Amino acid sequence: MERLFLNIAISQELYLKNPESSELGKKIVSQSIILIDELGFEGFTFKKLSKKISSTESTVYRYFENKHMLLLYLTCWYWSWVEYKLVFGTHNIKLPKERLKIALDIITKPVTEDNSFFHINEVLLHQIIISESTKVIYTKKIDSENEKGFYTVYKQIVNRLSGIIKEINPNYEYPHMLISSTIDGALHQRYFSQHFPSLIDNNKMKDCVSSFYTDLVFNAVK
Amino acid sequence: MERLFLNIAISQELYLKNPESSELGKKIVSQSIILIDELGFEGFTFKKLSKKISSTESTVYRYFENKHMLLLYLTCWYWSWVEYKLVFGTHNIKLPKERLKIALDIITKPVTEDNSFFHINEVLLHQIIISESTKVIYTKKIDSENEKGFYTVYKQIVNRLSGIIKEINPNYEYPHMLISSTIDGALHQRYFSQHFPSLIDNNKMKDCVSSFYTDLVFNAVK
DNA sequence: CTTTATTGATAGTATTACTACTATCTTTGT
DNA sequence: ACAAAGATAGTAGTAATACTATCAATAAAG
Repeated sequence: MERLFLNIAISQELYLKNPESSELGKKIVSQSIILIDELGFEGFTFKKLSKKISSTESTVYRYFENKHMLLLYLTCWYWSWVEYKLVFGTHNIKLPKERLKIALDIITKPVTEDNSFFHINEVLLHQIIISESTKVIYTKKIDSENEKGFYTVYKQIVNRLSGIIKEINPNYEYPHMLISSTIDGALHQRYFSQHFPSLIDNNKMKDCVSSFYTDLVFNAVK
Repeated sequence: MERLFLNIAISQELYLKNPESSELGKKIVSQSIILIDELGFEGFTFKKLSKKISSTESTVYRYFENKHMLLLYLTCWYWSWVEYKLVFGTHNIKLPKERLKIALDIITKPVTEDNSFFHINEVLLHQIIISESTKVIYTKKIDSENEKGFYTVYKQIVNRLSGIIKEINPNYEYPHMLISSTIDGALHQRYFSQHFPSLIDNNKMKDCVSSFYTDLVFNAVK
């Protein structure tokens, strides 16, 4: 993947001041990923972050309204990045089944390489999406934030993959639910594999999360 | 369902003083369900709860270490209740496919009736499990709490249903993952149906969450 | 009738989340 | 060359949260 092609645009309403616009802003984002991963979202505070980046709390507050908005920013960045990988990866592939397979790999396989685009560690960010991103969705703010379009990219991904499924089998009744439950389920199962190994049907030969969902989706669509 | 048969036992480590042991304790539990549903877990505090039950903060703290433990208590109660419904509902059913269908209905269908066992409103509790229960799992405390056995009932449910799947098809590779992703996915899809309706493939004729997962599971197991 | 358990009232602490104000540095117009 | 305007960073404070501790009042149990 070439840096040239990657242009991740994030809604301006997610931040007070664009963290991409200054070195300090980039540091806020990159170090917050490390710190959230280390402490968990509950233990993470702007005070601790500002200490880590040798700045002050109020400076961080100039970029993000609060830590919830920062996590939402990271989440949106992640899904934009996944959307980019989907567009790039399935481009020019004729057979819809082949395209579906590639797309499923992208959304279910673990992120192991940090391509070091910009300042964001994608491996750690993926870990945060696994462990913390539900906290962004499961809030009383969900409806107003949905109206503001913060979940547009996520929905776009679901619609993109649903489209492939409809190509394969136009009669399948639940394309959207199948995809969204696969995307979220894959993250959830990764968390389970880290903390409830007894609930994972491990097969040493292959990545079980990915092969479970591939099997599941292709069987459902038939 | 008869009250006689229902005996929900909750680990003693979940509370400081058993809320079942006093009227005040029961009030703490029943009113906390109403308040958490109303304010969301983030907005819920012991101060607000104590006001609601005309008591004091310190009294509530005598029953539960903190609000996290209270939510964990409610979660464990819920899964024990589901486990009970599973045992009761699948009892004496010979055909494994039939048993699976019944079990799937229990874990995927909405809870619409409050049977008024005890003091707990099951409809509201189900709503809390949908909207708030991920916050119990996605914590840095997960491993130590898992060691203490707080998730035993949940795992037992997964194992129970995996067992049925193995009866139907002993060669199916992912029984545990199929079940846990169905249980959690059904809750997740219910939340989506409330907040992201565009991602739900609605069919006015039937409950789509339930029929989606029934279709999915039976197709996977074949 | 006294011991014990339970609850209530009050106060206090540390941390968190956030705001208002001040200081400094840079840019720009004349 | 220099003051006004604007952007940015830092200091200090407040209100709420999440607890803890102490002690008095009351009720139940032996």
